[in-house]
Parts: sequence; C-alpha cells; structure tokens
Amino acid sequence: MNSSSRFVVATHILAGLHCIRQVSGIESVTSDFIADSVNTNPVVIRRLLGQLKKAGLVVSHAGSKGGFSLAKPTSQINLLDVYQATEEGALFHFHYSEPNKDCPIGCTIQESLTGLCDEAESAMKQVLAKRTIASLAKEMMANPVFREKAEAAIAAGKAPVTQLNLPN
Amino acid sequence: MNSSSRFVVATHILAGLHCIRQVSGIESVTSDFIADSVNTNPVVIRRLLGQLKKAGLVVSHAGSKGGFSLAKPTSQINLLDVYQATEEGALFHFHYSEPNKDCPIGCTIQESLTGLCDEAESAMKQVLAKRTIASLAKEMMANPVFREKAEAAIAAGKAPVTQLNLPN
DNA sequence: TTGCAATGTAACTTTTAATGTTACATATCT
DNA sequence: AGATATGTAACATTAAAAGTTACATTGCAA
Repeated sequence: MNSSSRFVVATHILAGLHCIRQVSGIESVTSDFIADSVNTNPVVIRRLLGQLKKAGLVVSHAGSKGGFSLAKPTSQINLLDVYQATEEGALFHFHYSEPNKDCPIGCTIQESLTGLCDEAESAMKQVLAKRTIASLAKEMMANPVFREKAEAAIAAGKAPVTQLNLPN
Repeated sequence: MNSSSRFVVATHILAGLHCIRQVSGIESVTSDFIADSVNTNPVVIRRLLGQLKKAGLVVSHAGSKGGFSLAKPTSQINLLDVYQATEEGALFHFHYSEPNKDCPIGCTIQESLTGLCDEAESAMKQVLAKRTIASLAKEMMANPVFREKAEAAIAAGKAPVTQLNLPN
C-alpha cells in the first residue's frame, strides 16, 4: 500500500488558505507561516506546495511579499484532486521481489488481483471526489473550536489581523 | 497512508493453498515451499501466516510432516478478511507531528477530515468484501498460464505430483 | 540600487516501517 | 533418537518519508 501523510497535510493547507482568506481577507501566505500551523519545516511545505502548484491548485510568488495562494475557487477543488496531486502510485503494493516466474500461482495471481485492487482503489477515490475544499473549510469554521482558537491567537497578538470575519 | 504488501502476499498464499489442494489433493504446505513461490524468506512467510492463523484463516502443524493448511472453506474467506488480518491501522495517515494546538485550522481539520477518510476506507473495504478466495482461485486456474506453468513444473520434476487435477 | 524577504531546489541526515536473515527452542512424525 | 517442521527473538538491510541546511534566484520597496 501507499504510504505518506501528504494528502492530509495538503488538505490542511488548502483548507487553511480558504479559511484565512475568509476570516482575514489575506490571499497570500508564506511557507513559514504554514509550517508553523502544520508543525513542520518550511521546506517540507514548499515541496508539497510545489506538487499542488504543478496540479494547478495553488500559485506562488517569489520574493518579498511573496507566498502561496489558491489558484481557483475552492468549490472547484475536490479531495480527489488533492489526492492525485500528492500521492503517487497504486494503493496496493504488489511484492517487492517479483513472485517466482515458474510458479503457476505466482504467475496468475497478479493478473487476477490487479482488477480487484483497482476497483477497490476507485471506490475509495469516488468518495474523495464528492467532497470539496470549500465544503470542508465551511465545516471547520462552523466548529466552535475554530472561533475559540482564532480569538485566542488575536488576543495573544499572534494573528495577522485584529478582527475576525466570521458569521455571528 | 498505510504501507505494505502483506495483503497481496497473504492473498497469494491463501489462493495458493486452494489451488494446490484442488490440483494435487495436498492439504498441508510448508513455509519453505511457499517462500519459494512468493520468492522470499520462509520466516517472512511464517510471520505472515501467524497473522492469518490468529484470524482463523489457516491452521498450522509443527514438526515433521507439518505445515500450514486452510482453516475453512475458501468460499467463506473474503478479501476483506485477509486485509483485516494483515494490514493494521487506518488507510490515511494523519501528521506524524501533531498540528499546532494553537492554530484554529490544525485544531479543526482533523475532526472534519476523519469522517471523510473513514468513509473512503469503508468504500474500499466493501469492494474487498465482495470477493472470496475461492472465486479468485477459480479465475487463476482458468487462466491458460496456470496449466502451462503447472505442467512445466511437473516435467521439470519440481512439483510434488505427476498428475494435474484440472478440468479439460 | 541596494537590501530584505520570499520561493525553488539540491544535498544531506534522520526516522520509521517493512522486509530479510540467522539462530535456536519447541513440537511431532517415523 | 533423528529428521523436519513451526514459533519467535534478535539483528541487519532496505526504502520511503520527513526533516534540515545551505544557497541561488526572484521581486518588492525604501
């Protein structure tokens, strides 16, 4: 099977860009700022955002006042887009060392299993395709914890704004 | 995401036990024999079969003339059983280092994403649940390559039998 | 036009999980 | 008793992900 947390982190970032824009009006965010939220190294973030950029989900601006911003409306970005942009290869790993070429079982299992594995992977992807970043971010901002943490950040002077643009 | 080829290898083994019994009448197979088909080390096989044994899919017999055999009809073993027995943990990995506890996004993304990831994982599992080892093995034995390799193994004196019990 | 603040990326290190290997205690058949 | 298995601990190897350092490049702005 495939192995990484890139999909989850990328989703975190994209939903974050949406929330920040909604709440503060800020469009462009640096890799340092994001790394602080995700709790990792800025280079890791830039690498990941490089993949999202290739996929047309974000744009970047180098230099002073630079950063990353969303390339299109988040209602047009679904979680399968994010998955495809960040995770590579098939979900199910076949053997590292090929099965014995003289064995009737080893020689036929692969063909028979591949179809089923593909089908299982597709079923998983169909679920991801049904949900957008916009919908996810909306749910997050409706969570009371969101307002609470955002207000705490402002009170601590750690937010780039002093006013929250959140309903009610 | 989760990462291993254990599910695929375990499926290989179980389908193999079915095919061997069907073709030759042999019920019990050693880890050495299996390792040769899978092209790996016998200890790796014994470890994996230990998991299948815990799950009630195979039984083992120590000592001379020992080996592994199926614990129940392969029509009663589906691929989800195999998956659950061999792969552990959730399909989607959340961050290794927890997101920043003061960040409104980091604190809310997890709750919102978990539901979706669970749903995607379930969709994948439902596909696996629909297919049995019996059905998979039947398809493999219907593959012309199966007969071809099996006859070659007999001709080379590498098979434990001299006659194939295959239709036609 | 100089300096600062950002991305882009190469090179390297660290960490983790899977897999492979060796060794040996234990079980069981003949 | 001896041969042939499993069971499993301990360790080695490999591969992928993630983290880190360093620096070239870009672009804004005083």
